[in-house]
Amino acid sequence: MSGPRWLNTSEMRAWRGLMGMSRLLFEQLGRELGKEAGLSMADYEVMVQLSEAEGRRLRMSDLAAMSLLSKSRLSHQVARMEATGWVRRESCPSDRRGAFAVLTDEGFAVLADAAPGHVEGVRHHLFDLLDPDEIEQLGAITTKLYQHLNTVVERDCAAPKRDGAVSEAV
Amino acid sequence: MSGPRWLNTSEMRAWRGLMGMSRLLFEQLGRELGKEAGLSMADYEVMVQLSEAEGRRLRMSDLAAMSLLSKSRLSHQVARMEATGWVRRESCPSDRRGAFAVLTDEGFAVLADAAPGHVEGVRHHLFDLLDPDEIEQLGAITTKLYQHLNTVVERDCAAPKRDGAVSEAV
DNA sequence: CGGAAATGGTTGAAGGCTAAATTACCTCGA
DNA sequence: TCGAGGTAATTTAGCCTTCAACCATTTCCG
Repeated sequence: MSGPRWLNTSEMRAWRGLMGMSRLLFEQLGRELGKEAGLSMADYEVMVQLSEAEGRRLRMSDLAAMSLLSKSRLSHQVARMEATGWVRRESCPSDRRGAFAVLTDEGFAVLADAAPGHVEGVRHHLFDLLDPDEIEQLGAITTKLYQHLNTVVERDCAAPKRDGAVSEAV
Repeated sequence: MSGPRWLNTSEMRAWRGLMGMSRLLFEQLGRELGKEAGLSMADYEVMVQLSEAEGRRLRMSDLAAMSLLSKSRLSHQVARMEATGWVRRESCPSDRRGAFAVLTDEGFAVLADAAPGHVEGVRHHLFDLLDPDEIEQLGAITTKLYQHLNTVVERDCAAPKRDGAVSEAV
């Protein structure tokens, strides 16, 4: 039994930095978005995905995957957004289990209004502080890690099912 | 009025990468911690801070600052941990408003049990995928951003008070 | 065909998080 | 010494998230 391989100084700096930085960054951006446009990061993310999609509509599953939300969470999220009028549900003709989430004109307008300020925030708290090299490095590192994690999460959350029932034994 | 400065390709890659990566990373580590040791990332973080402190105890405010939790959230958090027996509260003799959170022996044992697996997870999902240069870069970038954000958050959350009442006008 | 299993999506309950209000105490200055 | 204002921490209420159970439909396959 070899003891656990603890983090060295360089690793510890990266770990603490990453943890603190991402926590504060997303909290801060969320706060600003809430104050300036009255929406949450989840609202924003969902609307962005819809706005970029063909016909401003996506199947719930696809939208969930793109926004990195669980199906359940997306369902609640869309329910709230439907209540405020930013999104509408439509049933899918080809698969009667399915549902589309559609961005309404009102939703699009809200997004268009919020976007410039949000991008400014991202610049102000992130890119304005980094030089082009650092942005490249950050992109390379995070993309690589992201891809790895995607496969891990898929494996981990598909066997024990992210939602849905568990099939007992073989 | 110049239009908003949208993100260029490099920036967009870094932004999407950072967002996706950090979401998945912390979710995954949290899931593993929950499965393997029965505790949340917040539990873990709080216990680490306490375990490293003089006498395994910290004032609630200091603990909140170190763990990047709001006072309110920490109060709830510690209440739960007290109920499970991992932490105990002690009142502060020198300032009777104050309270210490103290890591119990049981809490320390739970942490000691959880730590090796958690560190393995951090290695497996993060450092094993990066070479030393990249770890250096990540550390440099995140530390710089973290420091900036700390000042921003302090400013933003101290004027409109993170808790407490607002003093009207001058 | 017909039934088992898988898929798409929703629901409800339980618990966590946030913001605002509250309690209790300390500090400073007139 | 008194009171105004600040600080430490908790509490309450409302919203959000998660987990597990559920319904409806489709697909797979003997």
